[in-house]
Amino acid sequence: MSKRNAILVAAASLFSTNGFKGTSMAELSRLTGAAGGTIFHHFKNKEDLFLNILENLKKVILAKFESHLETSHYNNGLAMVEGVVAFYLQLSEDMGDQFLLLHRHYPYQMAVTNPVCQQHLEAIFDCLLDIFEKGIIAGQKDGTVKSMPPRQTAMVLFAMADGIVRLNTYHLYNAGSLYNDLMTACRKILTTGKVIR
Amino acid sequence: MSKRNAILVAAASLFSTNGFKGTSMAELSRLTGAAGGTIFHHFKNKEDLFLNILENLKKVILAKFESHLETSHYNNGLAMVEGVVAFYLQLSEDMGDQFLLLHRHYPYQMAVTNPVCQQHLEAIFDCLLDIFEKGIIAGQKDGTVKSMPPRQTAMVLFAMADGIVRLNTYHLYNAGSLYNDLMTACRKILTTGKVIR
DNA sequence: TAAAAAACCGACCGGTCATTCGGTTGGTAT
DNA sequence: ATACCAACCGAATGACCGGTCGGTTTTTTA
Repeated sequence: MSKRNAILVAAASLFSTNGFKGTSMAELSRLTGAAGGTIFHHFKNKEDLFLNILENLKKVILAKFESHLETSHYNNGLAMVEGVVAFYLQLSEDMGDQFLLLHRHYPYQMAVTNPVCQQHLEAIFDCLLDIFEKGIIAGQKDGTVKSMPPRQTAMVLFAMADGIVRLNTYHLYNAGSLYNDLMTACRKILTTGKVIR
Repeated sequence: MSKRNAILVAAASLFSTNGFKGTSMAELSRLTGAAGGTIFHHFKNKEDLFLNILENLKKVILAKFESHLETSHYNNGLAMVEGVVAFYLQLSEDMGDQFLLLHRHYPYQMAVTNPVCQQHLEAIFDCLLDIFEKGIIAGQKDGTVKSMPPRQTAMVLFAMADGIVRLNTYHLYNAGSLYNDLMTACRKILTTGKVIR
């Protein structure tokens, strides 16, 4: 593996577990065997390094969901939404380290002043919400999802799923045991209400 | 206001907006007019200062919910849960700064090694979940909430409400406009399912 | 194979960090 | 008046931080 890649991998882990300020270039240097100067040869500064990592993460997440949609074939819209929620939970477990980056506060703080950061984060959230919304709209067409504002409902579902993932991250409760309850809640939200006319 | 109090107030704001590592004692000294040594006279180190702030926050949140329950009288369990969710949203808006502290990652990281920190966080979450659960159980007794595991449902509802608050904090979407959708989802979750026998 | 470019090194820099410490102040009990 | 103590001060300290730079090695190009 090239030094540049080693730096990216190690830095992603450090940023996730220790935060931006909590990650020192010296530690990164130690961990990768790359000299201090080498890091700054590949990335112009710490923030630039972070943005590269965030961009990679964005690409990975988008690709994961794209391939998931390609390989999964749902019978109806409701099944699709439920499948995507389940996939989100599974992914957040498989990529625990990397998801932690998105559950920290500093990326969103950086996004306030850094438009590139803002773009990456928006791309990730838009992708997720679009998929949720797509399933809801499909469900409303085939009659498996009742009438409700698709985008807003997508946000509520996402907030719920992501909230469960966070409960897990905090180590305060075991969210894994909440899987069934989450899916039940999902279904109740989608299948209750007025029929689409 | 005593110097000690001034330090606590200013530090709470700094920790919330800049994080633990992002807050410097020098800046805190400048902001409060207290000399560097004075801060360390009142608090044995930075972490101790943070724990004092977290303890205060715990007391405030617990008191807010206690007084809310005392002054509000709900007709049934469902109304109680909905009222508490609404109150949580309102509170997170009114105390935006202080809630931000709980939405950062470092308190939960500190909790891993610091049992005092762990206790404060658990007390806050337990308090919130207990209230949700209490409403659900009451609703199941009076027939306004269907049959479902109370504790798990409380967690799902909390995850949903807190997820919406976070969406707002991230400035990516306006969660205020999701208020109605959240309350609708809440009601759907609680009022769908089997009747209690 | 020679020249150009890219990767890499590690000592070094100025600045900031949390924390310490010896000393001053102002109030309070004896 | 004296002794005491907690609140307060600010200069000093050593560790650490992100980032720079001149030079060496490795790879690519022609």
